Amino acid sequence: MSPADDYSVLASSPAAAAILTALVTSGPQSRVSLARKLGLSSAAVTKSARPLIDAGYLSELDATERTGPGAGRPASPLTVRADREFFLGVKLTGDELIGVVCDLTAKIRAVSHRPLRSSAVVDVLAEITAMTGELLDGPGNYRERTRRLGLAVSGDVDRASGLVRYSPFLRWRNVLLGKLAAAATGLVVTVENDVKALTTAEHWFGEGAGADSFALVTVGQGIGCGLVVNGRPVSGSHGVAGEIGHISVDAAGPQCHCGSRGCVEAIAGTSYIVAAAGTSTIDEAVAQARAGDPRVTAVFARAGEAIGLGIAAVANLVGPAHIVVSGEGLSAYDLFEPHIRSGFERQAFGAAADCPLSIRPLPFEEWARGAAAVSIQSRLVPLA
Amino acid sequence: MSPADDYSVLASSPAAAAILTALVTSGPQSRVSLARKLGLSSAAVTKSARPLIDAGYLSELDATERTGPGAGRPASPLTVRADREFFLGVKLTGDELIGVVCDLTAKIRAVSHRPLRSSAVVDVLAEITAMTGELLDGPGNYRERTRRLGLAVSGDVDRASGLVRYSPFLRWRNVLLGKLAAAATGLVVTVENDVKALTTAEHWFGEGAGADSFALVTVGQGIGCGLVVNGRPVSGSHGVAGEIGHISVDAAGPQCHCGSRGCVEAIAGTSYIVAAAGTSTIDEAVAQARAGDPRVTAVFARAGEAIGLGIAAVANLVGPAHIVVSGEGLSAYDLFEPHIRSGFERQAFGAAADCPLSIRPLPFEEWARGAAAVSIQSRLVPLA
DNA sequence: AATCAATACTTGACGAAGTTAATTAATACT
DNA sequence: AGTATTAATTAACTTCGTCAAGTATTGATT
Repeated sequence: MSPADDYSVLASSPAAAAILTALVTSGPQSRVSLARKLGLSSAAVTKSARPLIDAGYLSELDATERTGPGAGRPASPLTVRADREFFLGVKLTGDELIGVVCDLTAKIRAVSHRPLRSSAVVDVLAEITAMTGELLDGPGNYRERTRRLGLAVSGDVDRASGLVRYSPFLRWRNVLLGKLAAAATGLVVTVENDVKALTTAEHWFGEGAGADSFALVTVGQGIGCGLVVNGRPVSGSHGVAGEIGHISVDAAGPQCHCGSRGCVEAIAGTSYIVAAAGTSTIDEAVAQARAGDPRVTAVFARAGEAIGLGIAAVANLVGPAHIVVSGEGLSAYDLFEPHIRSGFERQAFGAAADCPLSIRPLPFEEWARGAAAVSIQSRLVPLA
Repeated sequence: MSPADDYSVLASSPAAAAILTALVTSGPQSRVSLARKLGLSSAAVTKSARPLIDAGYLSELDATERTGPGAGRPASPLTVRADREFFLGVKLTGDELIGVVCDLTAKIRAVSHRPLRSSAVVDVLAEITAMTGELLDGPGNYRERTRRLGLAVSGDVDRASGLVRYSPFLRWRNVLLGKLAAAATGLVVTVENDVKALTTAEHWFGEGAGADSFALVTVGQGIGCGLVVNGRPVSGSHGVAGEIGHISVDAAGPQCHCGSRGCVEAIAGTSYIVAAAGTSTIDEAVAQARAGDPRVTAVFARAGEAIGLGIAAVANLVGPAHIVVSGEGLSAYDLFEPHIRSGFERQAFGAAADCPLSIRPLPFEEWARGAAAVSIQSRLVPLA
């Protein structure tokens, strides 16, 4: 049976999608444990899993490790055949495309970078098309098992319609990127905000896997935050959510471009750090701080503290099960980390301080992987 | 058919519960509009509604107003028979019980107050039992149509088990209030944190009705916040959520009892206001401010600003569709209101400033109504 | 070795809860 | 009166699950 023949098995039943999702996010498991986790009977799992096995999405693992107390038939856990289907993910920045091929478990199989000379829509589309062609027809023979492409763009994006309402770095307004890219590449395209995409990736495949609630904080030019609450991403009724950068933490703090003062972003955003350090680039500021310049070190310390206070606000308000901090700004990880923790620990209220905080710089390809993760998700959960 | 005979009709199908819930929260509607709203076929609505009509929970309204563009059969909207079933709600404070009888639409039908001389568990249970007896057997003949009681308690409460883990004002620890009250009154009892209960009431029956996300901020001794995101209440993975009172808004602000400084609560909590005003009670501080004392007026202004900044943090992070501000502290409504708004408007980022903000003191009985609302909810949505 | 208990999985009959399509009902417009 | 239009109902069917019974594979006990 050719891979393309039974593309619809996943939608064949709600349970099928739920089973595949659980296996993708929580790893190999027996049918019985899936049944418990999903609130189904084991009979339902057996029935729904069969077409997935037939279609090559699942396979049975050898029952190597015993599960129960000793006796009983050993389980033969189901596992996802990661290479059954591949997904493309592309992150668009103002001057570069980063593209990846991921398998069903969001593992990166191939990477590609490509400079953007122009941010005109037609030029970007041409580069996207060239990049997808290069990735799909390069080594690995991905094309025949790849039907979907995820695009991650910073700014105001409507995932449902694939519309980029506004993207400052690309200087785009109201670009129907989803339809355009679908027409250009022949793939099923999902478009998502980059921070949300990264949040999805971490929530499904990273440290937040399986958690009911989760927060991802990105540090860079801006300070952003993706939120998952009650297992679902938070979008904000008026289109605004996760604006941790514009929480005020210091009434006497510096003026922020948003008009207020003391915002986290006005203390810890890259350009504000550069201004406070009195250097011309962030790399210079980092170098001076690493060289031990106490004035510049203090700038990073204050920035880290402010981020920590912002994170504490998230923890106090929504109480996520896990928080991950990352972003290109975290290349200066060592300068930030202790101060982020101290700010967080000081301000986190009661049990909110128990929330595990992972602070780590994610490689740049992770953003593209986030785009692929959204694409995988759209495949497994057609709605939502 | 006696009311007690078909208590199970609501659980007869998921659709039945959904229909009743939609009618309770969104008012009378035709079957067709219910079908659209719930994502069902109109046939399903017809089928599921019939047992509800037979059992007296629903009735058809006369088709007075035309719905469509002109032609077509007029709709006969379904409506809830509010007096089909009644619910008790009791709010427990350190020194008083406030009890109400509500109908299915959470309208208050009867009210009762009762001082608490002792906060010993047995004494409180005795007072609850006496109060429910008084309300049910008083005028209105509520007893035969009432089976449920909601209790609202401040502090750490586990709704599922009816356990009060810790309640500072009552000085309780690990009291199985749900089971005890059920045994004492013979009613089905739900126990919920008071802020969450009030949030539920506003989300289902108040200004947040039908909204996908919603926030309620309470101002008083503490500053609390109940959150609803994606249609579901936020509880916090580590048991902490909505702690708006411990967001830091002023790095140089006063010391808070939580150990940090500049928390909203350390600026706007009742006892901190009293301390800053240099009076011995909050009423005295209010009186001095109303008399025009500029120093005390400034204390209230600063408090209002701090609350506004905290609310802006909520709006920036989760983007609720609507925010309601209330609480016993708002008896000094006039002193707070403009400053809450100015703080909010200054700090709300972009479209977050569009979030409608209702600032109004809710009467004390609303807290008890919140408890009743939780009880109604538990009747309509057996799970969750 | 034979049996038993425990656990995992499979199978088929059944039932709950929805769907679609056709029908009936009630109105406005011509 | 006739027709278009919308609302509600009905009946046949589909889907997706459960349940109960049976099979499979192991460790422990006789």
